[in-house]
Amino acid sequence: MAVTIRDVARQAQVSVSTVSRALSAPGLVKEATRRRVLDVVQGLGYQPNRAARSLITGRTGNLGIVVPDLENPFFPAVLRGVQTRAGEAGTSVFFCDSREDPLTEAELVRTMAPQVDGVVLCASLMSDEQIAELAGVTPLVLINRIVPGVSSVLMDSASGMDQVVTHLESLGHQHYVYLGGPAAVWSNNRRTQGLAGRAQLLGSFEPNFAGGVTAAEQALRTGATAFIAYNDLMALGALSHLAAVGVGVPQQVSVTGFDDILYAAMCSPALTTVTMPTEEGGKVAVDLLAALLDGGPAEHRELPTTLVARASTGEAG
Amino acid sequence: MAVTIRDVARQAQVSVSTVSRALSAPGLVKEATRRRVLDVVQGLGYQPNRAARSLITGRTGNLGIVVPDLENPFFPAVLRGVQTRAGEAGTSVFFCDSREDPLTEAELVRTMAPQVDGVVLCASLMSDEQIAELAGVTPLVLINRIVPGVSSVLMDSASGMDQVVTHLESLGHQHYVYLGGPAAVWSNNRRTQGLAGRAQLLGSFEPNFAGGVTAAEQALRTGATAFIAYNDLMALGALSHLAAVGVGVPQQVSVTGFDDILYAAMCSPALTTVTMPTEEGGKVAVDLLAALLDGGPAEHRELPTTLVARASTGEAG
DNA sequence: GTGAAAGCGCTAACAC
DNA sequence: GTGTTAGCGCTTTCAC
Repeated sequence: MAVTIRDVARQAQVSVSTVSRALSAPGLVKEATRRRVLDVVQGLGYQPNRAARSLITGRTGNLGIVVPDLENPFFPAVLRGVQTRAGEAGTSVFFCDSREDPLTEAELVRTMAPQVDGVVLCASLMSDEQIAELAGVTPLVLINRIVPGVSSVLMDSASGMDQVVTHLESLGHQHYVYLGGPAAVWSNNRRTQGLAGRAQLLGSFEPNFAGGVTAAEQALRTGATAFIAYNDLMALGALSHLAAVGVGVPQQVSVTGFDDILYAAMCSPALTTVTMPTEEGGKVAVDLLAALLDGGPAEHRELPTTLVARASTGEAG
Repeated sequence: MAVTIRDVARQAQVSVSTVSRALSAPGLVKEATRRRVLDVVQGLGYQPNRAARSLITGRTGNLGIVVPDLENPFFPAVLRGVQTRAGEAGTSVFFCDSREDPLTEAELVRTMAPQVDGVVLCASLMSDEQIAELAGVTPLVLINRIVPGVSSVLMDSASGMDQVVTHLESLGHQHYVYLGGPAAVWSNNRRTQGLAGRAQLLGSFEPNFAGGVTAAEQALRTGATAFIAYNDLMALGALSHLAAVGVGVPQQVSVTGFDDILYAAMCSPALTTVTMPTEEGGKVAVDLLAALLDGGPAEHRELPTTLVARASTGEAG
């Protein structure tokens, strides 16, 4: 087996507790002793056994994150933030993809719980009650979801949606249609609120490319001059359908997305959309989790979103 | 604290060792006893403490995976496969994104090593020597990379590239240019081999959208009628540049990608590309890792790839 | 087939 | 400031 704390203690001529303290409570040992211990640690390449440490402290040094769909680039972006911040703290990250299924989500959180100190739950599809219950099983932080009594970080999509509509208004549009995501999705309701009744609602479609195609098909029949999609994936689907049926974007119809995923800038016409503070959101979530683990109360943070006007929107025809 | 093995033992009227055996070596206890124990386990909701178990067995029940870029949809697709197969075995997955940096990659593997039973390394950018050395630190399985003595699963991109060229030939093209990925990338060399000298080489570009834009700019000067990109992200960049400068695809220039990421089918014109067995690759990697942990030798598997002809290729102009 | 007991490597009282 | 010691929850000899 590898080198243990006892090996270090022997070679540094101190007791095991001193080694332990030198490593995890540096203030409690004399500077000179600490130095000597650390030298030996370095020399031997000693790495504390995490299992042994966990067994006593009850902490694992791990954290979990559950996302609905890894293939929606929005979530990898959030993951980056989580990984970055967690890495700084020496924490490892378990990830899971729930495939947009609330039951799977709950199961994954429960499975992870014993081997992590807490879980970050991204755009959860569960009910408030289910989430509240899980928050009792393990420390929990939500991203883009609010449940009373549970820590959360919200990217302000209501404001983002407001910016979208204002942008379209400034271009002279008067008749918009909202290509809605699944009715049961919390973010969808939030975005609908941001519309404040200023758009005709169409819904509920799958929040992906195929859903966007279907939605655009229906939206064309409304005679609206602007399509506001629930997210970028749907907007891309809409763009594809409009191209297929020969409707000019933005000459005949303007299209907007939401999230500003990598591909929003890559498609043609480039998509007007709302930038989400994804990486920042991931980092803040980790911070909130840390605060929770330190015994703090549940907290809520809100992060701003920004409209990015690109080529898919233009003057009303 | 939670319910321990002792609680189960007491209530089932057996010793802790019997409980332990009933759970991890069912063959060693009488059927009746085993039943009784399992009933109590169920009733109490007992879950063995993984830290305690690890401390003795030396196994963590975890596995790690390192990918170069989570935002390239190719990798989330592989992750899905890994997660699926690992989940079936009750194994949790740590993920890490190396941001296309070989040093980070090595560091991540070393960091993970103590808390996982093995690591899956995706499209590694490290040298053969570095990889071989890491394989000594922890059980290792490579995806899309071959290093002697190290287990690996390869998606056969040489054959894929061959299919691409054959397809272009059948459309009457005679002058192709290859928009190459980074020269140091193993997969890039592999794909170049698949070209077998039948295309003019241009390189080395960043394997992303921006790289594709730059590459297309240069490729236009060659007068070639078909652009073969290292991967889909580059192909999308090329498509974007061609649209920007008013070059018709596929009327004037045909474009092909590689990987068949989600967006390959979504862009317009839809991209002709090569489908990679991503999810399957992830699953096989987990299997190889399991075999390794069971004391088996390093193994190598090869998975087939298939050309998907879409709208971005057509008859030579 | 089952039980008793010895640790796995570490931290946290508790003494000094 | 530092050392001694008692476990954390589990698996695994070794007896019976």
